[in-house]
Amino acid sequence: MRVGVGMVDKAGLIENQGALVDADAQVESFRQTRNNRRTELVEDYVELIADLIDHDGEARQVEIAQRLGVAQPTVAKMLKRLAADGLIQQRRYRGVFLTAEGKELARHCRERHHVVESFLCALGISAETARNDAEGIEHHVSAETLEAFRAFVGKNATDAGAGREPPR
Amino acid sequence: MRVGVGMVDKAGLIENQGALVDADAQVESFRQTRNNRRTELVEDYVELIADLIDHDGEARQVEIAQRLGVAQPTVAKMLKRLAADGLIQQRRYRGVFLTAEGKELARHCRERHHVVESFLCALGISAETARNDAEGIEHHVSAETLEAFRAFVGKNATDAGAGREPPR
DNA sequence: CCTTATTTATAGCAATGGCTATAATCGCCA
DNA sequence: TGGCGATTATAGCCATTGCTATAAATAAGG
Ligand SMILES: [Mn+2]
Ligand SMILES: [Mn+2]
Ligand SMILES: [Mn+2]
Ligand SMILES: [Mn+2]
Repeated sequence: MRVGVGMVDKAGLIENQGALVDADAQVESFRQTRNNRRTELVEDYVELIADLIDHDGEARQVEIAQRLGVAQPTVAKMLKRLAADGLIQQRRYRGVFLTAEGKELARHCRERHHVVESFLCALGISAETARNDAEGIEHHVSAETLEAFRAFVGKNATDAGAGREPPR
Repeated sequence: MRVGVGMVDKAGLIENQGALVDADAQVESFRQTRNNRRTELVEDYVELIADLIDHDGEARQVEIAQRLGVAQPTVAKMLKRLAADGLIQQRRYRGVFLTAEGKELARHCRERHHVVESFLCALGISAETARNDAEGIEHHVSAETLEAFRAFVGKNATDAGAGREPPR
């Protein structure tokens, strides 16, 4: 909030009659979006690993690759990065395990993902579309928006949503 | 919808007691999200160019770079790609112009962006957060979800949203 | 124990999206 | 009509995220 709309530029003309958004505000939106983009893959990996461990007792590269729809070396490379970032631990030929930090990130992402998907369902969107769109949308939902989604799901107890967690 | 939940795997054990989503469905979600990621930058550029042309009569690299918060050579490279893709026309040292295809994409993106932002505002989210989150969310909103958002905004005429287009 | 199928690791390539530093070009004003 | 400031182009670097092809390691059955 520094420059504001309707200022006088260096040529002495009034700007923004056409209602262009404030430049500083816009740059902040784009920056936030670029930031989210940088972390979304990591979030999906960690969430998926947690799901696989909960379900199968282990998370193997081949299974991760199959679920993501990418090749195994792609997964191998990313797992190295996750390990370097302290989110997972790799035991060679024995699967992948989450560190405490990884578990915490997974918990957070899974919860957020679930709220977003439930929210879309509560809006009346089909289960399939809700599933597909939530996979992308989740990474761009701020804390404030997440709370609004949660409140909406709570109010509209129609709730055709996929319930992974109990309603607590 | 091919394999389904609760199948018997090669070891003869019942899978998916933990309610893991169907693998084919999940891979489709991830694929759609990766696809959206590949096009979102292009969408933001084209939308921004349209806004600048409407507002200033021209779209220059320096202005695009400033609004996106990136360096000018980054913009120069992307504009080459947009030109190669037939979305814009570059007149050297005279700014960027949209082709018919570019105009159509810009119209679509701008409309979708506006619906998403208005929707978030209608949910009671602050204008600033709505602006920031919409910038990322818009690219992952399918046609079905967009219609649901539009319907919700229509119903809740509270509408504290930023109105670029007339309500038609 | 040894072989073999499965799994993982590695090498090398390409596209995308950033950056800095610097050169080239243009428009405009003195 | 120069010349100068602003704009654009280009070169070269890096990180990320994907791929294929191939090598190496492991677990497990015979
Ligand atoms: Mn997720
Ligand atoms: Mn996701
Ligand atoms: Mn946009
Ligand atoms: Mn955007």
